[in-house]
Amino acid sequence: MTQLSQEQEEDEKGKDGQITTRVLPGFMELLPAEQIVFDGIKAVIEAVYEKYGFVALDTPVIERAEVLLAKAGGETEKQIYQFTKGDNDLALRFDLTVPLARYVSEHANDLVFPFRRCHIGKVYRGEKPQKGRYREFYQCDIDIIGDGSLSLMNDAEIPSVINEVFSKLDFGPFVIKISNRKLITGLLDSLEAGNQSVGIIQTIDKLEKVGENEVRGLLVALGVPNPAIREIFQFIGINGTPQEMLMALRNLCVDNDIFRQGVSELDEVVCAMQALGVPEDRYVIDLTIARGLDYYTGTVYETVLRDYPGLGSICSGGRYDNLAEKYTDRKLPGVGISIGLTRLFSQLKEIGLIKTSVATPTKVLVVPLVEDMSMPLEIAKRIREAGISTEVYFEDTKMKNKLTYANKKGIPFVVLVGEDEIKSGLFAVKNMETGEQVMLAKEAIAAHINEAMK
RNA sequence: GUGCCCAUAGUUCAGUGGUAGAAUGUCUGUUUGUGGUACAGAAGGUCGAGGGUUCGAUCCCCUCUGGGCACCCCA
Repeated sequence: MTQLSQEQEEDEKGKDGQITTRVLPGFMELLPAEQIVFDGIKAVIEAVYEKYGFVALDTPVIERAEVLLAKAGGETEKQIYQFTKGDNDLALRFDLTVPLARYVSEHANDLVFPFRRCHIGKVYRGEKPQKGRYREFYQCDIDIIGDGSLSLMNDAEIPSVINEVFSKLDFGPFVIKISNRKLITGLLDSLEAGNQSVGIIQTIDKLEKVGENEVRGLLVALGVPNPAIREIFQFIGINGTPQEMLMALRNLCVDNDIFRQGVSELDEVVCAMQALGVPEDRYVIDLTIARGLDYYTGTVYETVLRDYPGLGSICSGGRYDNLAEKYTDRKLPGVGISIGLTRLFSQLKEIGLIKTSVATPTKVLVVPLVEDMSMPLEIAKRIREAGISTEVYFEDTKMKNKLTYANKKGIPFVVLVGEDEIKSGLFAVKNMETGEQVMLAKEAIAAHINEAMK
């Protein structure tokens, strides 16, 4: 796609020779009213992250291609946007975790461990766009990175953060699914199916989507022997409260150290979650979540909205043993999650859970009805000095259009500045919602509006 | 990469082998310093591009382009 042919170039242009203005597929852009809601959600997420002590960092969108490709393979590698500029092989970041690995490796000597940071930023994937899949999208990540080791308590704190984020966002009831990857790894080891574990885990991950029979068939196709399949289904069939499930896992008598370690880790994490006050109806142990990504090694999380299970996981993550093995000899274990904000927003919008109201931060529109702008400007300055977002409608048009402007953008107050007002020193302050209008001296306007907005 | 759908006004969509309509949005008026409601009116389309069949194609056929969806994988 380096050169457009003459024909294609003409196709790109409209009938007036103008360049087509359609946004690229897979890229989301919003109208003002939507953007305000989007930014509000982003702000809630970031505020909760910071409340747990995560510092908000940013890294470049572009990295050296070798950095981003170091860990990638297969699908991931194909989806990385890559390009050259001069002699440099560059790429757009595919997620926020790989740049984190580079960042931590580079600055390891200057960081304080355990290192916790949050990162809300855009990432890029060159794949075919479809429902809920974007080429450019926001991820909202938190990660805690330890130097050499990292307490399991961090694994318990993550669900507490998730709980608080989605409680505050108020998209309805949700449930955090939690498991530990050592369970399935250990089980498969004990069944001597360890060499196929990646395929088996990915298959189990599909359980909810395709159903039990299909999964059984896929496992058979993978060449898993029947007794092993029976054990696997016995394992993932365990259900109940976290306590019941932990009991059942112990009773499974899987003779494998990794498995036993998984059970005790999960136990410890669940206990700590209780101490952190994560409500019992907000989380559940789900042995079928395994997270396809193979770099998770311990605790794993997925979060779903109870009323909209079809959206899939809206927040996923887990524990990984070594973040940056490709970049440093230091062992850096970590735990983290990511919220796919762009997907979440677009899907919530589709099911009508996103309610837009205003299309501007403006609270007051100063409407001059005279030619001399000095009084309108002075009034706007006074209101702004009180910290209230204010604009002045400068265009020479009819009164009706000026009020319509305020109306359409959802500006709640209008101050009319006409000859009568200037003469009397009392200005009409109109509440656009109620239609009420009061006459006030210019010094009193800001205080009145602040009072009315409470 | 594989498969399936779709393409008509700014938007969402009807529709017919004789070159098009609704809703909504936009603008104007009823209302020359008072918006939201109502009523009236206007603007807005080479019916995605190219070719074929036909007296005639927006409609039927082919190709291309663009878009959507599913698989794969993932947020």
